[in-house]
Amino acid sequence: MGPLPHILVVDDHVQIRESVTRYLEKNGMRATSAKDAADMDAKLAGGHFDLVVLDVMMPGEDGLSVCRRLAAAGAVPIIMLTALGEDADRIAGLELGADDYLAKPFNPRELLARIRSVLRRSSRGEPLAGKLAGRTVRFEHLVLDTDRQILIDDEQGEIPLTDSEFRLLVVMLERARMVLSRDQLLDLTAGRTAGPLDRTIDNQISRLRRKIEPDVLRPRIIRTVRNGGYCLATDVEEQA
Amino acid sequence: MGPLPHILVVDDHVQIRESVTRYLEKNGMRATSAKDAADMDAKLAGGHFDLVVLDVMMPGEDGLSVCRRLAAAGAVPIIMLTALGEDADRIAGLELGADDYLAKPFNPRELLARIRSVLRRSSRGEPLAGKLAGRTVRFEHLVLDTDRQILIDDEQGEIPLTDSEFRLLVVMLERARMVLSRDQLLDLTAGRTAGPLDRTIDNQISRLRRKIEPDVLRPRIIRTVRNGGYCLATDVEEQA
DNA sequence: ACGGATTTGTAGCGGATTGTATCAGGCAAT
DNA sequence: ATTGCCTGATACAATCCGCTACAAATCCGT
Repeated sequence: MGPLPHILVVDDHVQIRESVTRYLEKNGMRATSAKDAADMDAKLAGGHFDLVVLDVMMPGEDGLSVCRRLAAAGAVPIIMLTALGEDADRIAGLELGADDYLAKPFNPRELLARIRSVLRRSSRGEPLAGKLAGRTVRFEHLVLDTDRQILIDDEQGEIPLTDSEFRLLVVMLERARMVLSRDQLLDLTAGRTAGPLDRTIDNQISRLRRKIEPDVLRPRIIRTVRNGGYCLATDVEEQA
Repeated sequence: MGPLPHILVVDDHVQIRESVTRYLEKNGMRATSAKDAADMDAKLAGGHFDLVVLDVMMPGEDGLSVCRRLAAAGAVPIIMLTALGEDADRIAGLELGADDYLAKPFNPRELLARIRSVLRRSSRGEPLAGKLAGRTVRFEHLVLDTDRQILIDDEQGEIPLTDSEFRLLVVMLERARMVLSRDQLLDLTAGRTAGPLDRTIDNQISRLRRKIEPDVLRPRIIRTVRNGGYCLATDVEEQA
């Protein structure tokens, strides 16, 4: 987990903000607070956060609306704070993409446990995710230079990658040996959802293979999983 | 998206098991139930599951203990069902590695929402060849390269495997000397349940045998167990 | 802003794979 | 021996995927 996880607490009550941030900081986390949606946006824009704790009841933009926005962007996990017993809110929140909720008034220790639980989930799901930025990795006979967005072949020289080829390759390298559906790949590379006749990913895989597979007719780096998607079947190691 | 997500519901009450499984199935999931910890272990061993819904209060092995075991293995996400208001249980469950909990009595719609939420986080793809991912194993006169999805015959050269042949072989190698029913094999390879006239597995076994049996008329690697299924009857050892 | 070049998405053909139907052979029980 | 079921094998149809070709979109320098 590198440095301390950074939590953003969004609530309009000063008391709650302060007590929560203090409690989190006492328990090995970094905490920042925001008093409303606008404040939250400013803080999010200005730094990296691992999780947002979001109050449903807020003046200005509603918590559910904020939740929908954040979940759509998909960049950060969310825990919602709801009024006690408001089933409707809770279900709505989860369906909108919140990762968890907690009823107010809540036990701080339980909030901590839930934060840890969500963090554990999201880091488990993405083993190397995002960490490829600025690094150089080697796999098979190739070295990927993420800064220059090119591949370096041991034998031949540099192989330039187009934008989408690069994104696709990075996404797969970060999830080596995982089977990724076309939907997931399209979501991760382009941020959109696939229509029923969408062959976009097939096409990009085909183009990428031409550049990285020694024998395109029998691909072994990017393997096709029928009815499943694609899988990068090789080890990926860091390069000095 | 591959096949439907498969949920295992563990609870000692018949009513709850049945109503929950029925509700999940009506909402686009596959559900199986187990009545206690031992039953659960059997089901887990015999098929593939994407998530376990686990009651805390159970006769026999306690839910928290089961939760610790499963979380340590780390193979499958867990949602715990706790008695209402039992803060201690909830916190303990989360700290033991559960991915979420729900207080009983619960709203089925909320359970569904939580299941979807957990799956969204954790189902970011599964390893292709299970525990064999990236390994190379030897059995009889053959070596299986799981990365390249090919067999290497000591005498002849490489034997390419189709996707389903490969999945079937991997599943059987991982469970060498165990008798596997057609249902289990279909579940483990394709993630679906067999209809009454389903001869899919027979067919695939037949195809696989043609590629691996020295004498197809007298198969000795994959043995047929009449009224039982099939069994890979040979030792499997790791290859450098 | 314009025009050309590169990149990216869409459509469609053809090969490969896989599930279903069907028939034939074999084992077991009567 | 006969009957009934279970399994092996073949044939075929449906589906999936790779590839090419083309159209739309984007980029970039002037």
